[in-house]
Amino acid sequence: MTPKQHILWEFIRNYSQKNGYAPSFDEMKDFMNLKSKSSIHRLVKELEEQGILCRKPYQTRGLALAEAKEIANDDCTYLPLYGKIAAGLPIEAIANESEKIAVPNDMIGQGDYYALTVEGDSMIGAGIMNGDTVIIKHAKDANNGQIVVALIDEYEVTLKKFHKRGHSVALEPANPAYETRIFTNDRVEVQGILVGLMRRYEGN
Amino acid sequence: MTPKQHILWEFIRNYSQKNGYAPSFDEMKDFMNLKSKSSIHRLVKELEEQGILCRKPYQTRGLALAEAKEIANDDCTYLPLYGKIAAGLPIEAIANESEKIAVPNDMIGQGDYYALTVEGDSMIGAGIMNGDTVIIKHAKDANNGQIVVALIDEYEVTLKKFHKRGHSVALEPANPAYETRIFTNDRVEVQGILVGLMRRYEGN
DNA sequence: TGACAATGTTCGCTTTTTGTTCTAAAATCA
DNA sequence: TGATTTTAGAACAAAAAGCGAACATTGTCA
Repeated sequence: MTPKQHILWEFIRNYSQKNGYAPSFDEMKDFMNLKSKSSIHRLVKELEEQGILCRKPYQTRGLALAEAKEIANDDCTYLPLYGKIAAGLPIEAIANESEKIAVPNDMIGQGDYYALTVEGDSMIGAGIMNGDTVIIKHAKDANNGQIVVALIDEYEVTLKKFHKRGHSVALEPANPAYETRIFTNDRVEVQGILVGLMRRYEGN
Repeated sequence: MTPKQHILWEFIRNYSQKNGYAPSFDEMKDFMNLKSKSSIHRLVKELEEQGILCRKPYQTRGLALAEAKEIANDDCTYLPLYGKIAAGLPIEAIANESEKIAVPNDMIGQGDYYALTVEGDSMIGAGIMNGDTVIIKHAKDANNGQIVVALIDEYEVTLKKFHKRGHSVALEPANPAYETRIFTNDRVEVQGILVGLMRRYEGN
C-alpha cells in the first residue's frame, strides 16, 4: 500500500464508521485536496485490486472495507422466494428478487433453484399444504410422475404431477376435489421440478 | 446505504423506539421535506432490498428494523438427527448424536431442538409423509392442537396431535385409518413440539 | 352494504448526484 | 531532456432522488 492509498483507506474507514455509509468520489477528492476525481478512481481501483476494498460498479457510495469479509457458511444457500404459486401469473412476472430464503445445501444440488410459497390445497394428497415453501429446480422438461411448476397458456402457473403422453400433457393434482387436466404439448411449459419442501409450524 | 437512506433509517428507528410503531409514509415524507411520498416508497424499498428493513405490504406502519439480522451470521444450524420416530423407543435411547442435519435458522428460535425422520403414514392428513424430516423443539408440555412427540408408557414414541382433557390426554392421528388414543396423564410424556418440516424429492 | 378516510403502491417523467472514461496538461524523477 | 507518473478537465453513463397523479388496500362508520 502506497502512502496515498493508505491515507485514502483511513479516510474511507473513518468516514464509514462515523456515518454508516461510504464517502462519495467527490468527498474523497476534496479530502485528498484534488481538483479531479479521476485520481481517486485510480486509487480506489488499486485498493480494490489488492483486495482491501470491495465495491459495486456504478453504485453511489458502494464502497466497503474488505476486512469484515464474512466467511460464507457453506451449509446453506439463499434462494429467491418468488411469491405464491397459483397466483395466476408466470413466475418471472412476479419475481422481485427482494425476498430470500435460506435452504440447507443438502436439499439442493447443481443447478438453478428458486422457492415458492404454495397457495391452495390441490396437492394436499402429496403432503403439500397451503403455506408450505417448495424448492424448485429450474428445468424445461420433466419425467413422468415428477411434480412440476407448469405454465399453462403462458398465463396460469400451477404445481402439479406431470405426465407426458404422446402429444399431450396431463397435470394431475393430488386432491380428489380437483380434476386432472390434459393439454396439448404446446400449451404447457415446464418451469421447474419440485425438489424440496419446507414448512413452519407457528406458535413455536 | 446512501445519506438519504441513512437519514430515513435513523428517523424510522427513533420514531419506532419512541412510539412503539413505525411512521406512516406521509410522516416520513414530511420529515424528509418532500412533497411526494413516492420517493419514500423507493427509499423504503431500497432499504428493504438491503435487508435493513422488513415490512408487510399494504399494512399501515408495517415497517420493522432488521438490525438483529445482521448479527446472525450463521444462516443455519446443525441439529442432531435422532432417528426414526415410531421406532418404539424413547428419543433419548436412540440418540447417537452421530448424524446432523442443517436447518435454516428462520425455522427455529430460542430453545433446544432436534430432528427426527418420520416413519409411517399416521399423520398424512396433516401433510406429514413417510420419510419426512421433522424439526422438534424440546418441551415437556404442549397446547391443545399442537403436534407433539409423545412417549407412551415410557416405551413407545409417536408423533400425534395433542389434546389435554382434564386428567387424560388424547393423541390424535391425521389419518382415518388410525384411531385417536386416549391415555391418563401419567402415561404420556411430551418430549417435544413440532415446529418445522423438511422434505426432499429424489431424482433431483 | 357502501361511502369515506387514511394509508400504501405504482407509473412516467424530470432533475440532481455520483461514477466512469478519456485526453491533455502538469509534475516528478532518472 | 525524455520517460513516467500524477492530475485536471470535460464528456458521458448510470444511479439516486424528486414530483404529481392515478390507483389499490384496509379499516371505519353510518
